[in-house]
Amino acid sequence: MEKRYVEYTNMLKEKELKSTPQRVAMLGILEQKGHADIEDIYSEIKKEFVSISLATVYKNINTLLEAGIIQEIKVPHKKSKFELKKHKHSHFVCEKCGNVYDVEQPKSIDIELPEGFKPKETSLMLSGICPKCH
Amino acid sequence: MEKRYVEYTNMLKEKELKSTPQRVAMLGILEQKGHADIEDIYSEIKKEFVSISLATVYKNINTLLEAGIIQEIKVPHKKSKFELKKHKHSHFVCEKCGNVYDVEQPKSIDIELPEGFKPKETSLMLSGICPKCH
DNA sequence: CTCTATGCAAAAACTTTGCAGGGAT
DNA sequence: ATCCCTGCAAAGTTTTTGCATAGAG
Repeated sequence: MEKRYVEYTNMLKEKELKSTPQRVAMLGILEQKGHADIEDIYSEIKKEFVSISLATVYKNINTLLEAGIIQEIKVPHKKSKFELKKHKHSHFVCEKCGNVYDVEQPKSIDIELPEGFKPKETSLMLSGICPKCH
Repeated sequence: MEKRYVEYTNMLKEKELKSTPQRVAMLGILEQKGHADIEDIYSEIKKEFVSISLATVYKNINTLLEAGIIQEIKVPHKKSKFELKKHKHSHFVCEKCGNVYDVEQPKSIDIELPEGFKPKETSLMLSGICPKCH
């Protein structure tokens, strides 16, 4: 049994979703990898559920997105990645290796918007070189 | 002849790309619309070039991206949009109507990164309600 | 027991590729 | 005249859908 099986089950139940082994495994993979695309998840989960369908992965990703349990990260020039939704944070994507890192939210952003724009969310994507690729 | 025909031709020539009517039209559409996805561009350009191929639109988008003449904007939950590359700016996407607006860059962002991260670019995406949808 | 989720297969949607003819330089 | 670009058709990739069965609550 997954270390965090109960936790994932509760996350799902809170949103009135059924806790299936496939969904729990997907959440486990996302937790462990941090950021993963569809292909990452599919190839990883097949190790445990040999006959899982790619359609199931897609359906569950969409279900989990709608439930707000996970979120999508759109990175320029690459495929979307997904991550567990957790405390608000920003992202740093490495130009060399393509890895995405979570970084702390900025303490403040000094920006002037035209009249009438009411921002609710800000999402900041930094790109550059990560420590490994130095 | 397009108002900015010469300008677009020069932009293309600087990158050693041929200035074709289709490319000029695509740049004109991007300038006029501000932000457009593949489908927007294709349906718009077909008014002028009835027999243009969708493949040509894709090829040119990729060519223009590689040349750095345009850039891609990845918006959560929707298809990628494209825009002419111009002075650095941020984006505001309206949760209601889905429109993307250009807004001024923040004057400053106060953020602390872990040791070893060297950011080169920052891209900020705001989301909320735009003036029209109020 | 009921109703949702899964797996499979097929379809739909999206994007790229190869090639022959046309057009820009 | 050369080489790039276009349009078309086909192939490749990604994502969604429909349906029968399995499994969660």
